[in-house]
Amino acid sequence: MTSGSARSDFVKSVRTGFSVASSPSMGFRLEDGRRASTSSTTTSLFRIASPISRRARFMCPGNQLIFSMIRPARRAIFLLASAHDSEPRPTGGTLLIGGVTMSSSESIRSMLRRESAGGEAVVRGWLRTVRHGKGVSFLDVSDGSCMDGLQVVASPETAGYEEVVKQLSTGCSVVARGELVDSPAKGQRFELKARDVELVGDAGEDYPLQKKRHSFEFLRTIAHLRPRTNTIGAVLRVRNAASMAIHEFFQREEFFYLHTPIITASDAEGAGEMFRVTTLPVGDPPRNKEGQVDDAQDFFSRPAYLTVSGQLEGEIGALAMSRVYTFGPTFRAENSNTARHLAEFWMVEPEAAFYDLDDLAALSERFLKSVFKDVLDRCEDDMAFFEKRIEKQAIERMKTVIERPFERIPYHEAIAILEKARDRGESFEFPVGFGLDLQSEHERYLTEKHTGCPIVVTDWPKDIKAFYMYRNDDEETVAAMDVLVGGVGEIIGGSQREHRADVLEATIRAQGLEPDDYWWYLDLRRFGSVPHAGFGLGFERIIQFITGMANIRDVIPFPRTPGSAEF
RNA sequence: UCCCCGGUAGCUCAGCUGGUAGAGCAGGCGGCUGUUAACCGCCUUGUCGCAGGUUCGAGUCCUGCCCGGGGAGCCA
Repeated sequence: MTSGSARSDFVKSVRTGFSVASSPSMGFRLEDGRRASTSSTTTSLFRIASPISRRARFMCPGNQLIFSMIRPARRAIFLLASAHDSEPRPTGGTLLIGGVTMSSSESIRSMLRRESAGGEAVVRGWLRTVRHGKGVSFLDVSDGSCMDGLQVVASPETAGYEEVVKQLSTGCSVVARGELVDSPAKGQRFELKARDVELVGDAGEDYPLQKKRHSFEFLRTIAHLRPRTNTIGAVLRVRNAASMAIHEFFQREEFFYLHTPIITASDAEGAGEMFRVTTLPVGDPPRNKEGQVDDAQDFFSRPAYLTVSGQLEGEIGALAMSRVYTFGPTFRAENSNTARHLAEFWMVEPEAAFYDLDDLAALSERFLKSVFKDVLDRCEDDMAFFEKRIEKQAIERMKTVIERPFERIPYHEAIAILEKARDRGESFEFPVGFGLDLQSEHERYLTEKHTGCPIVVTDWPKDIKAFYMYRNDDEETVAAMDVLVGGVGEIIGGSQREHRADVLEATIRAQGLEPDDYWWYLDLRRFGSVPHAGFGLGFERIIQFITGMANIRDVIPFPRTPGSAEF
């Protein structure tokens, strides 16, 4: 076993994305005892997919040093270096350790978080802008890992300066190697003093993205390139962070991630128009004696659709696993053309057994606070960008949700508050009264002017809510809740579910639905039924709230809307 | 689906009550510069969304269609 401080320091400096090449062949052993070897004829590259952690170990069979790390449930990840050279040395753009050449694919995010300048760095990415001067060129390179790019400074001493650097333009992909140094100018902490710059992929003068502001409408027409912009890049990083925050929240609360179906045979979910899924020939489908399309010959022997909600299946999960959540794509074939609707979007739907409406309201409060806090913590730069360029209130209104306790108000009280406000002269465009749904203006009045904190409106009139919601004793309301927040209004909708078979069946009939279509849903109420509750939220709506992006098409990488499914 | 608004250079837009097209940016050339949406000078670029119509003449007026945006409904 080789140890020594030089080597330890080296290991510490290895970050996410490092890769290592060995040449010629080397045999080695992984930490778990398996044998592996590099090719004897070609240089082998091993990419490190996560930072070397405390789990990293050294082993030294023969004169080869192996840093290995096993990630749980993933393939082994390892670094090689030979043992006879204790100090990594920079040579011509690569780190050489013994007979092993090493090149970094450290992300810019990671580079900018180094404690101090100095040391080799390799940046791989796409040029945002290029500024040529006499005897010096500045390349703004972005690799998407964070808001900031890395400024690469090239000069006549840089290999490839005349042939490569001078020809670079916005959009080119490059690899630049050199030393990470403190920047003498304002605008960035570090910069890369380039020893050599390599053009990987050229971008012509017709590259659509320019170093100026583009309209979001235009960017939607080039959705294959828009992730390279500041705004969409930040959106995608926030989406990623929010996704992880959601999973982490539910895992912490002991909810199981349940995979509900994308294709459903039930057309009776009642949450909107559905997309038909069929393998029948569109132009000439088989027909029955009556001349109707013969669904019995279709793939599923019956009509099938894309799901509009995982809730009903979520209830199946909750009534076995106690607590589950879904987080997956959802489809609505509504012809709605607004900044808040997509034909394909992602929905989060927790469902919990032995939960009543109070439990659910408390869960939604913990949920929003946790997700927003995580995103604020992990996407500081991105959020600063949104606050500065997109929506001044972006951070502030998230903090309001995080810091203020949610207030619970029954629907009838909310109506009374609104009526009183109206009588005092508050002007509402839409009418207020018991039995009427709350419009966006009403929701915003309650949360912004009345309390200034998030509000959970509970116990809604049964006639404006869905059949599966728990009928309250007053026979007039159901145990439904809407969570309202400043800026956008409703952000979460949920309910305690009707778990009494007779009440549920009566409601299904009363709403003109066919109980046979819900046979398994009703069965759940016949076999070990328990009170349970759940809510749903549109993931993109949450991202809109977080980022302040006005149009939902700009918070999803590939928006699907009526008449639009390019990319 | 309904109601409004829009579609002019690669991008962002201007073009008054009809007289046959302009700016900034991008691109090219030159200059200057440790620059950072760099700057300065010169230069290039258009089936004015598509199809009809009115008119001596249409980017401009009328009709239809297509596309985009905003609002409404529906909802997440």
